[in-house]
Amino acid sequence: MKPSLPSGTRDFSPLEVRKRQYIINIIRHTFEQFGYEPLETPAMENLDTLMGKYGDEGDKLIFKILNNGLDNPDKRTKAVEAFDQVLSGKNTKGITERALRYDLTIPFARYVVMNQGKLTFPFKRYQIQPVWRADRPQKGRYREFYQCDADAIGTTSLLNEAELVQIYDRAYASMGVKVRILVNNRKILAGIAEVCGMSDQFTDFTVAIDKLDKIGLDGVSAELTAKGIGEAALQTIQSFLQFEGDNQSVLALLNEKLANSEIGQKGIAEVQTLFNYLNSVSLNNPLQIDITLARGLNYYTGCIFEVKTDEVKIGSLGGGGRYDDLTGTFGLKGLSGVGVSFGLDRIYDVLEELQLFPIGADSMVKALFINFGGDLEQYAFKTLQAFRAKNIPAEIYPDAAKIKKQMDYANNKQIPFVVFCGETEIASGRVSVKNMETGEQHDVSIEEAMLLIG
RNA sequence: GUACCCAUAGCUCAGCAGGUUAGAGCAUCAGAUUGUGGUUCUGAGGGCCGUGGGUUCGAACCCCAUUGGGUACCCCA
Repeated sequence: MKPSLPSGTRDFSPLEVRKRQYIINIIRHTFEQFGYEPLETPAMENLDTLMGKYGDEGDKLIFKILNNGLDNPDKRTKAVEAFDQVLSGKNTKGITERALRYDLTIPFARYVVMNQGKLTFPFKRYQIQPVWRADRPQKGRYREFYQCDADAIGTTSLLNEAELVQIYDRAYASMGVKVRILVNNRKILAGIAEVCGMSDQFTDFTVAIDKLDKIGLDGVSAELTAKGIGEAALQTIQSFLQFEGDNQSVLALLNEKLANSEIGQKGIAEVQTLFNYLNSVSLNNPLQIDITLARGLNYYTGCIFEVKTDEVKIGSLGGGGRYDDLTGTFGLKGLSGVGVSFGLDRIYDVLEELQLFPIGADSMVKALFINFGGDLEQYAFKTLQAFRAKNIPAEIYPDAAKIKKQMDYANNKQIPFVVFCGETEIASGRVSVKNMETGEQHDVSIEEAMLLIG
């Protein structure tokens, strides 16, 4: 059979894995610097845990796992009934009761509720694991991809928001990517919707204005009109969308226009507090208020974030925000959380395009011991142990193949040194070390060889 | 869920308006070089041209279906 991969999934070559680990290490390190602790949850969850948490669209994109034992003759009637239900669009435990993790936030909420007695709040965790979505794959979109999330739960303090902004700032600075960190607040959006008389269609409203940079002012206006917005309200929104100015003047404008919106005022105050906290720290990247920023997930209730770069044409490199009642659906009310996510795959693409990876195709292995077979093989194998004892990564070619083939192997793996232990070397108790880049070869003692290579 | 594009060697592709044994580069293997690589040269292996049907004297090429891949929209990271 011809081997193939399910669409939307990828293999990662040794070089790709090393590059991905480079990114992950920076993100992990940054999270840990701010007191976030690692958490891992299973690849699969009970379907109940996930359904209904991501909206109707999201539910459709959850990968469901078929139950085992459906072919059991005793359960045939039940299975057929259940399948009929599935065909009419209903999920039923008779066919599937487990699903692949769709994101890391809901499993995190589930974990918090299950372990509430053991956890110390505020609980700050980070999680770097793959998630799966039954989406149509396309550029920059996969069916299996990694999320790198950090969330703090059980604290309403805006200090968390401030630190999460710092986390973004430091992580991207460490990678050498210039970004803009965009901030908005769902309460401000609610306030705008309120003064425009669109509170009842809040979701439509946010979805439309979120597309500003994609479809332009006319496109947004058309979409809002289609949703039944009034002429006066449309003009109000347009005046917001067209406004340009620094953060403080945006806040001033909002303050004025949303003077009569209680919720809008709350949102403005939150953003103002966030900025006040960040006044005392220096950021590498600009933090900008963007009132068109809406974020798709409807569970956000406070500040929301998005990270963008202007250096590469690509979607957002991360996002996040505050959700007041994430654990409520699992029966634990009143826990507020806030978190951010890094888009590993897109970051990879950006670093690749900007050539910002400090690691190349060079091997981890420093030396290849040529295998001459027989007793000579034994001697090379023994000598090799001394290198590893000194923490010098080295390997011996496992077969007594032609020298050319062994050298080719070293070249292909970009191993910088080749060590010869042949008759003459054994006799003198020394080895020959060849630098594969310059071609120079030296007859040295084993100690000298290790100094040279390590 | 909707729309469009693509499918030929392990990989990237070529294949003139349907016409004899379907080609190239890279990769692989062997030799020039029996303990010294990256360059070069020579040679070899490798394809029912995604699958099934149709049109035709004749199909990699045209038509239909099917499967797989890609891209855009919806949505999203």
